[in-house]
Amino acid sequence: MENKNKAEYYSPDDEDRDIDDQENIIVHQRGAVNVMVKRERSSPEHNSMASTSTHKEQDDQLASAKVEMREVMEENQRLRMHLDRMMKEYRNLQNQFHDIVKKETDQKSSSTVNTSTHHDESDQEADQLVSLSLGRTTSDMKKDELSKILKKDKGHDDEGVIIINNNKSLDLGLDCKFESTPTECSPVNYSPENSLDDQANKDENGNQNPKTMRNNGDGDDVSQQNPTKRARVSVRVRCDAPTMNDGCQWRKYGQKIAKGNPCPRAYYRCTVAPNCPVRKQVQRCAEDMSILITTYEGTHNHTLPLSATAMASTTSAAASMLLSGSSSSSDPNPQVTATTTTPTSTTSANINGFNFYLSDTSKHNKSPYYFPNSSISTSAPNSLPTITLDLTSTSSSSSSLYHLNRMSHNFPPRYNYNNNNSSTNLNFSSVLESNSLPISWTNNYPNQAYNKNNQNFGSLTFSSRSSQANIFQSYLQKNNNISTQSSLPPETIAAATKAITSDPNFHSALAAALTSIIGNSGIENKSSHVTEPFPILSSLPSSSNPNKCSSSFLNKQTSSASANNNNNSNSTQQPGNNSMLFSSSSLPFSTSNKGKSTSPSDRAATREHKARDLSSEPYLTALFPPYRWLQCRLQLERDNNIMLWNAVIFGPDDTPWDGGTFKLTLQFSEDYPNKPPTVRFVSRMFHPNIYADGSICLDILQNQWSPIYDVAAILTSIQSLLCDPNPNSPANSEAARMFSENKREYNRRVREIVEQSWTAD
DNA sequence: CGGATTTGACCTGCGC
DNA sequence: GCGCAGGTCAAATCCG
Repeated sequence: MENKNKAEYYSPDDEDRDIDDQENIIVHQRGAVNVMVKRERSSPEHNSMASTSTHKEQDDQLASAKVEMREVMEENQRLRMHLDRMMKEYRNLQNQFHDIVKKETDQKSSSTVNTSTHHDESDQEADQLVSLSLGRTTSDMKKDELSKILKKDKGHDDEGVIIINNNKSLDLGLDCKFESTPTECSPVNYSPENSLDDQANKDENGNQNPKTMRNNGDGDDVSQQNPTKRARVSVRVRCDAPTMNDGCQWRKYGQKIAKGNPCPRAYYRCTVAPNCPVRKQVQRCAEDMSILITTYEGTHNHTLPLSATAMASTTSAAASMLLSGSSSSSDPNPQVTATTTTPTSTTSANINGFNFYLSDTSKHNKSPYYFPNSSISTSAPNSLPTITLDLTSTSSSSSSLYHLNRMSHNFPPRYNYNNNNSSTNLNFSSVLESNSLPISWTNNYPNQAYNKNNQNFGSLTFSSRSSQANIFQSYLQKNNNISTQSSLPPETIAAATKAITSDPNFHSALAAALTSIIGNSGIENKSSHVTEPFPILSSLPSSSNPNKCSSSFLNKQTSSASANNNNNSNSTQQPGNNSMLFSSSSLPFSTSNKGKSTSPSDRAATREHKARDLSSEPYLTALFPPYRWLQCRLQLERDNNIMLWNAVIFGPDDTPWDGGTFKLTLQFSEDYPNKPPTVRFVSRMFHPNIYADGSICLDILQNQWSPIYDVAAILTSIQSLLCDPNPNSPANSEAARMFSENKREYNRRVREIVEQSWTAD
């Protein structure tokens, strides 16, 4: 028998094509649905028996193929409907966003001088976005791109993006005036004007800037950014390596001995994109050679690798904060113009999980010993304003705890256990002294640092795949008082854990969370026992042991006791057939099987997965109560390993967030619990998502399985953006009231939404 | 051999 | 105008 198979692609939209006319293999690819239908070609040479048999088989296969095709088409139809619905939601969002922008613009234009009168409306819209540069951000985009996004219905971007529409401020300390141009508002960002109008190549008199001329008109050069509005972010870390791994690729282009420091200063430029304007300077601290000072300038004009987004977003946010202070005053000296609220001229903000403390360095020559520590400083009268993030932390534990507590204010009170129990107040500085640096930052060879075998949740090692994880790890180390490589004795951690878990509120919260996934029908009843002022409706894997839990406002931590975690896992991307309850193929946007055909048995398995009782699946669901809060802080400890966490992301119900559930799907490998579960962040919202409430654009890790800590870091970032630190704010009070009045109904409704959403996907 | 680094020369801005 | 310091360029060199 001659079997000559060849692949063809069939589109269900191609109505004229008859499946019966297709020869051999028909591969249908539509979204994530891959169907392979094989049909054997009959041969006239065959005898009748064989021919009959073959024909029978062919008929069977044909019938099977038709069934498959019909199912696929139905699924396509569902997907299409889903897409249409999302488009509709997006259009609503877009319209509301435009309304708000227009409203704001009208209001501001009446009271202030519009400095960008030459812009058209879409330009203004673009200008009014302040990005945190998590990946490529809106302000990094050229105007035409942004305009496209604002006007187009489609246009998904795979890059992780967080965009802050600054008209709500979001308690970020970002005080940019709405009428500001990007260079005023976020000067470190790529400025569209510069590339479009070449304005930066000219001085106030319109003369060419010789400096930029020397750069051969490189439109993206950092020197083209408005010099009066540029800013630098300096990061101080303890690091033995020549440079810290921040996730980006750099090329050294110079080295100098700077005055006052015997250590040479190295100059690097970003090489991720040819014209990226971002530079950094690396120099050891003269006073303490173990401290590495890295100063960043400019904003990437390209998409960033995930591993670089954390640092980029942090530095960009810090710079934005710094410059927003500058923009709020005519005084060019940021030391003076930084918004100060205390007699000591120190102010703070929470950006990307870090607290920035802006000190008037005219009064405080040395950075205050805060954690994370930052200060605005200028080394020369006319030099660029620089905000310093001091991650070396020489602080005393008391001051650290002070700021730890301050940071905790951004989280729901019930998770602020560090405030409530002194036994959790471990020696802060000792941890930081020895482990102040994320592991990969000390790696001389970032490209070699990535080792999947090291991606062990609960183990000590973070790969350099994500410096977001690194930063988060650092964040954890410094705020949760437990280092991933901590020298803390296990008994100390155990004591802290015990103290935490002895909190009855935590038990209630955890019970509710566990019930939501373990108990098939008990969610309403048990979650109603939650005594906290805010609801929590998260799901945790059933293997969790509620009697051995720890909790904090941090969703992940590791301990030295977990050092014996296995390191032989092959990949966090590989599903474990036995314990994985939702395969990646069960979701419509699967990437793992992209471009491949799946067997009928796979498809059957997929359908089976979809048909399962959702209440028993270990997916994490981010639920949206009708107010803007984000809670994602539970973690479980088992066998000395911190293993699991859950997350809740909140959004207002009365906005286009309505029904917008985030789903975080846990994927367990066979090596679980030794191997970390991976998480897929499934969002029903697609880029661009600019919400009418002016908060966030989110498309993170879409369709990707990710190590759990990546998502955790992102959630932390989101949380830092969304949380209203004031629990007494009207919105939160109202939400608390609603929840307390009818928890059961509330939970039932949210659960309904989630399951509907899941089914729809 | 190609890319990254080194390093001396050069440019620019600023204060005197 | 000169000197200084910061920053950049680009040829030479290194290295995998």
